[in-house]
Amino acid sequence: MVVRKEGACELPMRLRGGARARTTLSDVARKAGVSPITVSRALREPHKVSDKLRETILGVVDEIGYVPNFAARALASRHSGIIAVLGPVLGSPGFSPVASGIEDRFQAGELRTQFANIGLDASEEARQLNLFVAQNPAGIIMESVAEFPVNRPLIDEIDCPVVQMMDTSLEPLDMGIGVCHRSAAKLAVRHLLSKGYSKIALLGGNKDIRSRRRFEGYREALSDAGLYQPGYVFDTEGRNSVADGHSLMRCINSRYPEIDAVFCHDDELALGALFAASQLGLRVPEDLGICGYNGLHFSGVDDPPLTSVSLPLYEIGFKAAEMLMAALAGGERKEGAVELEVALVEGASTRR
Amino acid sequence: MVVRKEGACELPMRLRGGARARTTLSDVARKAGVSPITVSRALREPHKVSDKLRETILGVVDEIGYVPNFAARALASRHSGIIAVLGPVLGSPGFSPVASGIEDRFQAGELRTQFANIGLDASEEARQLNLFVAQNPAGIIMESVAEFPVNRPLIDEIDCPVVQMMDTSLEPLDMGIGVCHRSAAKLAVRHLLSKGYSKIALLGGNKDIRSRRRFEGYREALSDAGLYQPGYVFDTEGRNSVADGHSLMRCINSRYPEIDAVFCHDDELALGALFAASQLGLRVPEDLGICGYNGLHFSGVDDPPLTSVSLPLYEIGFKAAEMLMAALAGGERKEGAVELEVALVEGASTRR
DNA sequence: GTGAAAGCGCTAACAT
DNA sequence: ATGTTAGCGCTTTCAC
Repeated sequence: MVVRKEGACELPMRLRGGARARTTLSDVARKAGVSPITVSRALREPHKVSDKLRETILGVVDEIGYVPNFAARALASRHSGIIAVLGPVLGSPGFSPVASGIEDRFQAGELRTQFANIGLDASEEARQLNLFVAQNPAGIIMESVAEFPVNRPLIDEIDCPVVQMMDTSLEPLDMGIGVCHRSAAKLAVRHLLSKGYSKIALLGGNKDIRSRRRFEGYREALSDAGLYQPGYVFDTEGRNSVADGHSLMRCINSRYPEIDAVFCHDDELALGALFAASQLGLRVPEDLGICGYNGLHFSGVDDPPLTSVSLPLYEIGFKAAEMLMAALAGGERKEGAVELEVALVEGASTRR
Repeated sequence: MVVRKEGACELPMRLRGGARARTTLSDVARKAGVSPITVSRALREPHKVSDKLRETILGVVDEIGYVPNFAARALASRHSGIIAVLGPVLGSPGFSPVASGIEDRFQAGELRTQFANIGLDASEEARQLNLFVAQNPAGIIMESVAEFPVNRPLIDEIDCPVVQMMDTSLEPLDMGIGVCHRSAAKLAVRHLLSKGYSKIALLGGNKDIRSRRRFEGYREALSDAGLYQPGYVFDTEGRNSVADGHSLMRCINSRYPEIDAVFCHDDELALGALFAASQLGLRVPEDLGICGYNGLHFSGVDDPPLTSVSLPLYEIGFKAAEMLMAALAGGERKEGAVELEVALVEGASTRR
């Protein structure tokens, strides 16, 4: 694995030569009349320094505005103090609560989180993993996009704790947390069936493991009812935005006007489908039932309010961070993946 | 400025002690039969190494999977190779094209970009600036939230190039690029006036400099026409989402039913207003004209398609990165800020 | 509880 | 074009 890229430009001139000298640990030490290592301890392990000395030292730190050099710290300690968070679509509304959960747990600690987008591409996942691992992260939290075989050797070699936020059908390599997307999808489809819908389409991608599991749940629930129709499965190419749901819904309506319900891979798609239905003159929920996924709230923009499968997204992030902290603290690790509950939240978009 | 926080937990046990040894530059050097510095050069300044040697070295690098240790590199070179990008709302749709522009320009270079959210808060801006500066970034690109006086002393002390993406009414501290939000807003309001709308509301925040400039443009254009009404200015508290636009529009309609047009601080707000109008039975553009800001595309979700002030967002990001590269290369710096053009793109939401 | 010595992996500056 | 030397700022290890 090489980091260098073909055609990479070299560092510009101005970067050569050092920057202005900054205040260092030694500056603080000199001013406080102690040795550098004591200052280092006062900052990182305050209880190992006497109260009096600590007070003096922190006073000097404030006074001269000392800020530690992370590069030096990382080099000396052999870990960067960074928790790498790798996810397929970091900016998406569905990931946002997960990120909040992670950040909230690490709040005020010495660990910094760094997020990286891997898209829906196992090779990008491998590239990013390599990059991070080379920097000795303190830990890794990742939302796997692929079944593991692809990057398994890579992950096996990592010597920091790894938490995978995942579908619980898979065995985590180190630690895992997630939900069972298959049964979550079944929940949704059975809800639609119970409301009397019978021609139920699936809207969404099939590029990552979670989508495929949802598809399986969808297919099983419909097959059980003798209603599965392969032609009713529609993949989006894009990022599952509102616009994607909108255009896909219009296309579905023109090709398969008999479809009476859609189960969407996420809430944004569902919202787009809702708007399209409104433009097409379809009444929701009478003519068309719509069920989303994730359990996001659109506070009134969705009219009628959307039914959705609510996922504990914040909790997944928070607990992932917690598991990582526990592993770092040397606690026992749970075997297998932690499975969290999902719930169907019925809005008016399927209430008939 | 202290990085330490009250109550910050100490590093967990498992982090103490080194990680497993990795392959280093010296490993490559030994195997290739050259000195470490030659390997270093082969990777960073390939033209300074003979073709033959370079080939051998890169072969070994590939073979043993060497990846540079960024911490060591940063410590030795006194710069982290990181371009810090600070923005108020990094995840927002409006910032997304800016980020793409920045990343596209740095593509395949040795510089890595690191994004940080500063919210709409000058003190958070200061905190993040301090953190980054302490790590010797190669350069900084920031979208200033405040007028500069607050953080001016801080920025003046920075010894790497700084590009501000900004409102061009301000003088950049180092380099600047942006648009004139005041005249952009005037453009929008005059367009609405030209279409015969006369009771024109403003929807959006007033928490950052760009919003305030837009307000000024709005006020000037309406004052010129003798139509300015302070009561028609509505601030959002939140993050200017579709939902905010939606609820604000409903509130406006109930309190000021006479309002016949809205100019929104961004396109998402405008989209929300459009949905609300539809729910309220207001015809767009006949009963209500709607003009957005930024020039994003909703590909059919907005029906009728929204009129918007189109900003060269991608170009701002790309050129900001370019200016930074030029400065790093030691080129001349332009005086003052680079001003880019904006354009009013007329959709059907004001076409009457 | 505090300190001295050594070195993390790399690059700048100066040879050759 | 390649090598030698020194040191970036901090933390680990071991001593006291």
